[in-house]
Amino acid sequence: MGKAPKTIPRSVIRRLTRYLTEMQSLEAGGIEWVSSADIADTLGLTSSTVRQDLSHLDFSGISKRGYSVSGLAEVLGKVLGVNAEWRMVVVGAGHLGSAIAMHDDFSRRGFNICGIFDSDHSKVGKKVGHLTIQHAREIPRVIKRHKVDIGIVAVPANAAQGVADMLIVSGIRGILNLALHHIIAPARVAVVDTRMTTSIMELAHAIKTRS
Amino acid sequence: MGKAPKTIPRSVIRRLTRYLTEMQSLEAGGIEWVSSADIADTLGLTSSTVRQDLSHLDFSGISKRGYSVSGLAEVLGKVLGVNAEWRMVVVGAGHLGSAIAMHDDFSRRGFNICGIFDSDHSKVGKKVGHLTIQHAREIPRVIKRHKVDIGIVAVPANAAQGVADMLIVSGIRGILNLALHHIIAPARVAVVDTRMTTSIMELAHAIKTRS
DNA sequence: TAGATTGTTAATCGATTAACAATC
DNA sequence: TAGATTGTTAATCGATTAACAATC
Repeated sequence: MGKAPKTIPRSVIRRLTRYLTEMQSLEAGGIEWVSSADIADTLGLTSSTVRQDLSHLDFSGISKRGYSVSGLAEVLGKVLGVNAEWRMVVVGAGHLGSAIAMHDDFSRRGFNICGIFDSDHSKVGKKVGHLTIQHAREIPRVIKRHKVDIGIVAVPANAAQGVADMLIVSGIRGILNLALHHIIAPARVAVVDTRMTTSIMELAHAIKTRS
Repeated sequence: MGKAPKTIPRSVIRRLTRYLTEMQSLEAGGIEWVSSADIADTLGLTSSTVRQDLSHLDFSGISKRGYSVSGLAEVLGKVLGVNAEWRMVVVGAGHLGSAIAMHDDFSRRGFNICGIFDSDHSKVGKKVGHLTIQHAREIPRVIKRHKVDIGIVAVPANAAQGVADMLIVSGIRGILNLALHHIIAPARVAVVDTRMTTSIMELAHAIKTRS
């Protein structure tokens, strides 16, 4: 029957992604069992947090042995949706956008990039890995045609919302926002931000405070 | 005299970085005053959160007018340490590391990249922008000589801790970790993580759950 | 068996939101 | 002045940690 599929808090989901990559690396190393204390140590958490987090899953550990690495990897993959294949496009073919399009960490995990766009005509037609840069006006056509799930926004701050709107009207389901600007989207579209520039500022503050 | 310099929670610091970039963009647009409600709307927060956050600063708004954009920008910059000049190096000259080294968002804000390293001999000597890729074994020398503050780790997961250790023994003060692996560092070294791959997984989950 | 480790409940801690008097 | 907006206190909400009985 399985456990009631209650919604899992976002704070927990974020750690689940880390548990998954950890399980995959343990699996590659031939480790079969892992305890909550092991996971906590490697990831800088407490064992209590780990057990609390894993209790959201329809999966049980075994007293005295811990959790099956492969079992946990599978359940985590299923919950996170990482077992599926996802289609993504990158908008913005600058340094960062191009690097992402070539980043093989993604495709290796089922996140396939099937298009890269820029509004700069001089870039259109150039190659980024095996992809050809297309003009931003092609976004709606490509998204609909290839049923693209995720759009990665890697454009200057002032262009971010415009690009997002284009993605949204074309039927995108999720946006990874790398731009230095908040994106407003309807509830049916998921948005996740990652900004290196704000992280660097956070780091600057931490350093300043520490010494 | 100013307000007692109590330590500001990390959750607040993270939003302060966003307020700062917002202030800079308003300033560029010639806007002089902004209310907590304005800020909240643009950034997807509540005005209550914004006021609560700003109350940590030694800076006051004015009833009926709001906050001075330039005043707030200055105070935020000072608190975050963004008014200073910072020296950074990038470790890992793959697609991502190279893109970061060329990313002008950083240098424009006083975060100056003064070196890029790789352990692959075939990459050493090649140019990335105006920088020349150096061998990873040069890290300690460069960090000490140029008093580098921040190291950006953009290497494969299994190399991350090794690179971090090198940075740490060389006297680095902060690490931005882009690798898919937790970094363990002594308390005097600040570590901030940003991982696109885990963000993408979080997004996959959000999409799956939403529909 | 004895002891290690889970799963879960309860306690603590921290962060966000609501509310409103003060004030410009 | 009247009304908009701050600054702050108190209430709520959520996340983390502690503790321990259950169990393999």
